[in-house]
Amino acid sequence: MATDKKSKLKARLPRGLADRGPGEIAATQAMIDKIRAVYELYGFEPVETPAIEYTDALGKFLPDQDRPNEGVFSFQDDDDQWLSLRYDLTAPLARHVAENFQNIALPYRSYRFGWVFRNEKPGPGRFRQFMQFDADTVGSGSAAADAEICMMAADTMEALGIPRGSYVVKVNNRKVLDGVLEAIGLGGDDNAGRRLTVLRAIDKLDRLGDEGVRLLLGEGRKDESGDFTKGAGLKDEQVDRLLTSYLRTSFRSDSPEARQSMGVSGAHSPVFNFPDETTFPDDRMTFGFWRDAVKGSDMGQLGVNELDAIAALCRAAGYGPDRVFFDASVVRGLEYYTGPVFEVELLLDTKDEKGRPVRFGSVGGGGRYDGLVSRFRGEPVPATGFSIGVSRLQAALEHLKKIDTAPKPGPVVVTVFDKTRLADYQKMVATLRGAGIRSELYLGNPKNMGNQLKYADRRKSPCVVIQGSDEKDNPAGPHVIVKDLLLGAELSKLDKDRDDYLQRQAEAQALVPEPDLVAAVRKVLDRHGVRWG
RNA sequence: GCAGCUGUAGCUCAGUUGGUUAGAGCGCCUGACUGUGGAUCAGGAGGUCGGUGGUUCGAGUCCACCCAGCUGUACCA
Repeated sequence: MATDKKSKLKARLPRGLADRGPGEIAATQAMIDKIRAVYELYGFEPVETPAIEYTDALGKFLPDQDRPNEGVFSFQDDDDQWLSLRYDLTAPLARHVAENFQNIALPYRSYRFGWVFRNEKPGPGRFRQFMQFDADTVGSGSAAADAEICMMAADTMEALGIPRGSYVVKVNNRKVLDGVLEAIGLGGDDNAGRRLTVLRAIDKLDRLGDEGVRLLLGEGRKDESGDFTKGAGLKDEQVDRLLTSYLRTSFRSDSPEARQSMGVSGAHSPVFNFPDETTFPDDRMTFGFWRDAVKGSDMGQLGVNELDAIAALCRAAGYGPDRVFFDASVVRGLEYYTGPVFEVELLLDTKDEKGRPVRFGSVGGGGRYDGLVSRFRGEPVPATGFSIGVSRLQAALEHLKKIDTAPKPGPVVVTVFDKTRLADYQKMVATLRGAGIRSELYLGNPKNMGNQLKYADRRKSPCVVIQGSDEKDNPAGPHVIVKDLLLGAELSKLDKDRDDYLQRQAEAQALVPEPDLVAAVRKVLDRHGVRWG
């Protein structure tokens, strides 16, 4: 091993990956518990699959020669078969269901959480390893399955402490989008590429606004760095139809300028919602617009009918448009969704340290994927599901200070006053642990008391135990000092000179007979309400 | 991938039109107050100025290329 300075190894974390400390781990655990409780309530049961699958089971990417790790992390087994780290939890579930089809009672409701991996550029709240919490209903094509997913998503957000109105579950239907494109003359195989471009442009509505989308649908758009993105090249008339007859129904959490650009005040518009309004669009009105927009496309009509059914079920169950909102601009992944698609967005305004607005994007999404299990079975197996991006949501909640990541109190530290009496101190630790009190023996160099207290302080220990010869040889029998570090910190704040300071420190500690050790420590813990869990 | 910006001590940053031995704050380590966190005081360690080449008598500073990071954008199951 190289030990000279020149050749020492640089400790570094690959980008897009993160180490996590006790605060974050605890916060994640708390979120998982809350999400799980909601999913269980809806009748879902857990099932877990491994982080590695055969690459072909994951869906599209078969690694090609030049870029075997584009998007997914892939590698070859010793028999040359390609394996990949999973990039979501849905495809592995489809594999699991297909492989165990005989033993699973359909419709099958299941949930799971775990790390997934994507080999792409990281950003704020965006990692190359992140956690998803996923729920799926396999084997039901009913709109009720989709409606339940939407309602469950809403319930989950509220269980996580996000108040109603600060999130929205946005719903659209891939069939409607296809129908709209067909209606403006973009049907047929020869328009497939252009349809993709258009859908991608629509997906950016909430980020770029009407004008940005208009440019992307037409000639193209230049971003702030001067980079140019080629547009879909639609005719003005087609762009107008898309924007005014269809996209105007989309959810708007953006600026007043957006209202003006639409030529609508929005004050009590049936198809608009703005943050300062309490009125929401009427579903019949929205779907009326959409039926118009898909005129001539059977697929489109079918799509609107499906959404209508979902709406009816949600509204009947008391979930209004403030929770489940039908939004023309939701697109989601282009690969495998076949019908309704869902997306959960946080509506809270957030600013970074420099006061610039921060956009976390969607914190969850999903949809109907009727083709995913069928790939393995050759028979139709409808399925619908939803994933929460736990890592991104946690990043957002931390940023919003909705999650407490403050470190928990550390253990009680039993200090080593006399090196030759380690066994005695270890016994005190055992006694405390026997009483269920989190505690440890000081394991560093016990050359002086100052270092040990400094250590305990940094550990956020509520108190330390000290026993020197004065205490041990007390005429009334062996005693110990239990020193309250939290109280000591309080008392010493205002003092300046050392004698005064030491005087104050003495007030924060109690001399008690050794048999009363546990009781004295408990007293300190109770004083500060310390509970480690 | 494309574009813009940024790389100086563990961290946050200074560093003047290119000019001796590259600085500050915080942090860290040692010591004093001799059985107690903080404060104070006295010392100390720590940098091939992201890398490589070039221009120059002379480069942290100018040029080229490379690498890394940030931001935007593209892609995103």
